[in-house]
Amino acid sequence: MAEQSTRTVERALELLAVVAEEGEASLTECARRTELAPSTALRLLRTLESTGFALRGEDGAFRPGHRLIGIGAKALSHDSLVTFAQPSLAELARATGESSYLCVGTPDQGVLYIAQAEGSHTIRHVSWVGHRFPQDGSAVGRVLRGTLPPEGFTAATSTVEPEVMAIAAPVHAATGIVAVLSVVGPAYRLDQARVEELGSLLTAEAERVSTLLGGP
Amino acid sequence: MAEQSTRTVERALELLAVVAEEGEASLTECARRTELAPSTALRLLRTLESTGFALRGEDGAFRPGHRLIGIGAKALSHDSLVTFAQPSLAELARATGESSYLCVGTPDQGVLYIAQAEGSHTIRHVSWVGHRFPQDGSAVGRVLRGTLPPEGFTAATSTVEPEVMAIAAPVHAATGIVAVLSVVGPAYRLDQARVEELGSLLTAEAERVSTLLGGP
DNA sequence: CGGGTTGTTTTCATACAATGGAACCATGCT
DNA sequence: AGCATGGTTCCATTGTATGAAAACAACCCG
Repeated sequence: MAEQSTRTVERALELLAVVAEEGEASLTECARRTELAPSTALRLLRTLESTGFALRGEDGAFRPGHRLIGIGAKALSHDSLVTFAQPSLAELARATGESSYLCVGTPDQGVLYIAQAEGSHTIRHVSWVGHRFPQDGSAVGRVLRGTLPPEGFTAATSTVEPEVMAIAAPVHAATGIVAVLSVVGPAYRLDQARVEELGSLLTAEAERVSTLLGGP
Repeated sequence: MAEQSTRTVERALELLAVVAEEGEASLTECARRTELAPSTALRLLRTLESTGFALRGEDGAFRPGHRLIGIGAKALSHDSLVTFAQPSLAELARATGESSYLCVGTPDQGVLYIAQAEGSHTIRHVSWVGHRFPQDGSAVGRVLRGTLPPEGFTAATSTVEPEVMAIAAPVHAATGIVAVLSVVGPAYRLDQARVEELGSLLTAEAERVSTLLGGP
């Protein structure tokens, strides 16, 4: 059985992804990114608009529409993202003994901790879940800003609690960085060598989650 | 100008909405809800699947896929939901003098405060933004669980801080309740009469946001 | 067992609808 | 004015989305 799939829909979804990713995109940009003829892109985008999945501003730019946002909120407040990441969180906690976290960025440049797996050391980091911090010079903040060294992870002592150190790596979806995986523990236990070690475990798991989410 | 729109795409998006809303749906259920022939629905759903917007379990049920979740996370961590709600938050703060909040539910039954407008009273509630609490018997929790009296809002003294009272009303999108609007202030200022008053302001604004999001 | 019911899948002829080139506006820049 | 660049409309052509029908697969129950 040959891959039976409707081209029109594929293209429309591609456009939807572009709009969601950019947050705001002009017709020609959409057309360019999807390699569609402007006339075709326009017709499809108009369909997205009339169904409420996109909306068009006075300025002619396309943005995510109500339907999409509703669906997004639902998807996120459901299992979804956390479900995809939970196995990796657990594995990290198991393999390292330290607590691991999943974070997302927030509109106002904050960092939000949305899920966790507790480490096994008797001295371990607990309970950042549900809290939000400014990005500052934190490891997670650096990842969200996309400023990463070639190793694919970064480490820093906490800007919140001085004796705490965090190592962080990005989770990519098709639309770019959507979350951050992080291992957190007491600074005294995390010397240079140990950080390298945890870093590679972390990037491996982050890549696993990214793959689940359709990233690279 | 005649409704120039591509039917195929409309149908596919309709299916996407159904899958996102249900979280899990069989082929025939999708077909029934969209009034499509099973064969057509199947072909379209397969397209959603092959593009990563839906995924199909061993059991044959369709669920939200990686792409959709990635987009959802992005939409939420962008402006979007907050942008839609901000005017209402500001209006509530202005009209009541109390601080107003926008919250969403989280996978583990928590309540997450994602945006705020500060009240004008010198004694006012500040800084729940970015925090997460259990649903417990809180007003917001009750709204998320969908247990609402006919008035369309509910009030309760905080389970976190005893002297604090919260009034909450649901924000509906096409997919159901996606967020909660809440006004929070010191209990001593919020007697029965005042609660009624704020409640109707709140439901009015909640409905306004709901309309923006394609709700009823 | 066998015959009903319900859900899923494939096939295929046909009508219809998606396509994109070309031409047409509307800008803005030199 | 002259030239870009972005947006829009039109329309003949072709390709493709469509859905009835039929085959297939699980069931449940007398």
